[in-house]
Amino acid sequence: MTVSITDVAEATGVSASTVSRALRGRPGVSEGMRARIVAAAAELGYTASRSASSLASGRTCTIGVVVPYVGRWFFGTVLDAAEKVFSAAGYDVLLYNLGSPEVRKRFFTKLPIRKRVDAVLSLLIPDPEEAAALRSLDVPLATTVGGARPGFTVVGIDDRGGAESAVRHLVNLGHRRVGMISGASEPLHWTTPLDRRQGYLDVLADAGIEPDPALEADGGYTVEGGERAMTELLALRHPPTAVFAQSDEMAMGALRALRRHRLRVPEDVSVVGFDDHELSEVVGLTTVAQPVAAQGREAARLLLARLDDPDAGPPHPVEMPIRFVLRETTAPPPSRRQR
Amino acid sequence: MTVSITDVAEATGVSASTVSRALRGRPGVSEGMRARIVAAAAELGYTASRSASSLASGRTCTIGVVVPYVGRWFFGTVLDAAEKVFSAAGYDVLLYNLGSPEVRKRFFTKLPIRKRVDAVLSLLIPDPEEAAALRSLDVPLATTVGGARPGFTVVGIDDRGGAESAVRHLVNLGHRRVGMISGASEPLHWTTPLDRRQGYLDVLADAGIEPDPALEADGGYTVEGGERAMTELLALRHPPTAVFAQSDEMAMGALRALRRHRLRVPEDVSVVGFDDHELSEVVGLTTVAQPVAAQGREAARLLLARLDDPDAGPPHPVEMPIRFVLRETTAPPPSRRQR
DNA sequence: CCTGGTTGCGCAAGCGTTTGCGTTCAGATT
DNA sequence: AATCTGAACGCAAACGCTTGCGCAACCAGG
Repeated sequence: MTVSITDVAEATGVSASTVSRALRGRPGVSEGMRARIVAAAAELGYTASRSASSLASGRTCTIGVVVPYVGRWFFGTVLDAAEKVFSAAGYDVLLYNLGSPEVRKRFFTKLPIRKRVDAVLSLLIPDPEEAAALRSLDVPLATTVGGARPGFTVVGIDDRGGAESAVRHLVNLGHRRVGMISGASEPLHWTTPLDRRQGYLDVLADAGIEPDPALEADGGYTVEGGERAMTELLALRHPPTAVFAQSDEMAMGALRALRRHRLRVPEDVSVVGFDDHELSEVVGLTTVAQPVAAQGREAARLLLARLDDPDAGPPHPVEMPIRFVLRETTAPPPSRRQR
Repeated sequence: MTVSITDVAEATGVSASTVSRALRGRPGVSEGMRARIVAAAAELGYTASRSASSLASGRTCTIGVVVPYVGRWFFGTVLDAAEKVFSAAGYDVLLYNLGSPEVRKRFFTKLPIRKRVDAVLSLLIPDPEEAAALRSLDVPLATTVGGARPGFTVVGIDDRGGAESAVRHLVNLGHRRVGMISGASEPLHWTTPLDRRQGYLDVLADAGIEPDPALEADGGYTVEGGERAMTELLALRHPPTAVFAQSDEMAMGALRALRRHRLRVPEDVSVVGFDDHELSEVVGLTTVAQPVAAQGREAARLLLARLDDPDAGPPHPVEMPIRFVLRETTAPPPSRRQR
């Protein structure tokens, strides 16, 4: 059937132990013998069975990555970058796509990942209970988004500062009524929307602008949600002259709503997003860029480092740089232009 | 340490065999005993070791998915949909991201996937050699893109027909000089660009328009590539009045180039894409929609079906429906409007 | 009461590696 | 020449589960 380690052992005239040691570069094998074994293995097309080897060694050479939604640009990009680091280091990636609440719940209660991985990279923020479940796996953990969790290596960005620079830009242009399209706020453990909102409020306070709750609309981090939220804002008696969308996807939805309402951007309304989605440049969206792929790479690297040195605890949170990107969806408010 | 099958066996006062049978719903266990075992397992938080069970049984309960680039919308979406089907059926997904040629080559020569998966879903088109490597794994295979391959379950779309409807739309509007931004053509085994090109040529021939090779530019399936390609086309003595981009990403790049050149869409130049990217609606791109997630789901389902019934060979290629989507980037050519 | 067929469960032999320990043997040390 | 020392390799015991087979105990039919 398939070729096993004893086949190559017989082909070389040595024991299976020696083959194992030779192929994995362990000491205790002479160079000559190692070469012969490697050659024989290649000739026979031998690949060690991962099941057997991980059963015997206790290591799985596999890393679990759990994500809320692979199809979304942000997660796809992080996953892409992280996978490259993992596979380059000889690890396989086991993907868990936890879109719906039911799937997510089932995952954390049944923990099918148990005994299957050497480490876990979570692209979703586990709530305290879920975090405890993951910790019970007793493997290094990391996450690239949102709040810190005990036991987790976390790499992220300064969400608050990013939001501040976005909103400050609008305020500096002269806008006084600046709306916000926020991300879903229900999962309380997910701090990104909160941090970005805080940045928004900070700048308003700083500029002496009274925050108006009516100017905040929820866009749920989707294009459609952003469109709905913008539509809500436009229906106000005093609609905003500028909006800060907490994600580029929502900003694009907002642009769409504005076009539908025959409003020009940025002449009538300014829009600024957050993330620097790959297509933001295409639509000329002013935004706050965060290094998405780099975060995935970094998180993966830190996880691998902890795997190499098991004594090392989770390092301090790593903060990646962000950058305000001025494009074409922001301008002074209409009132200011008329003067 | 971690709880093993013998622990729950002892806790229940039965043998490990019975525990195994009970937990996996196999016959030979009384209902009462099964209930007790299930309860004990839950209490102890027992999860069977996948390594051990797959070593013993030969089944891995894992499906390998190989993709060229997770971050790209199309693949991310297909992967997302497929993963949901697999995990619902109790399979784990092992992800292989084969972006660069080196990684890809290493993957197919070393085949780290060997002995690790029960089936493979390939979102990239393997060349004949790679296909042979995959077949040597001796597991069911499927692919969602491009040409048929012996041994593969394939689900796809009518690329040629889709391209025809896109180009026909342009011709019907009165365009005579219609350019094409094509996908990378180097990998010859990747038939999508060829098929879409053929559709383009078909319609031109049908309309009695002499195809002009200068009107074809390569955009490599990326936004930047599309922008470059459009720029090339605009540099021609007689630039096209309309372009058919073989993907929405490239179409968006084209839109960007046109904006840079201060050309209006669709007044000066019409653009039509292919795929119906999630953001195409946002930019109002006229395109040909294909059911991306549905293709992933369908391929996953067919693969699972073959897993249940190993005798069944690969089914006939499945063709999913496509749909022309008229939006706002197409209009009659300028010359025609002036009259 | 004896047979023949079920049903429910335990035994033990794998599945293909890894790895601690033991053995052999060549060369260096007294 | 006797002893010591590594280096190179083999032995065999895990690792935790699956599964064919065997063996009681039970039930129904003759």
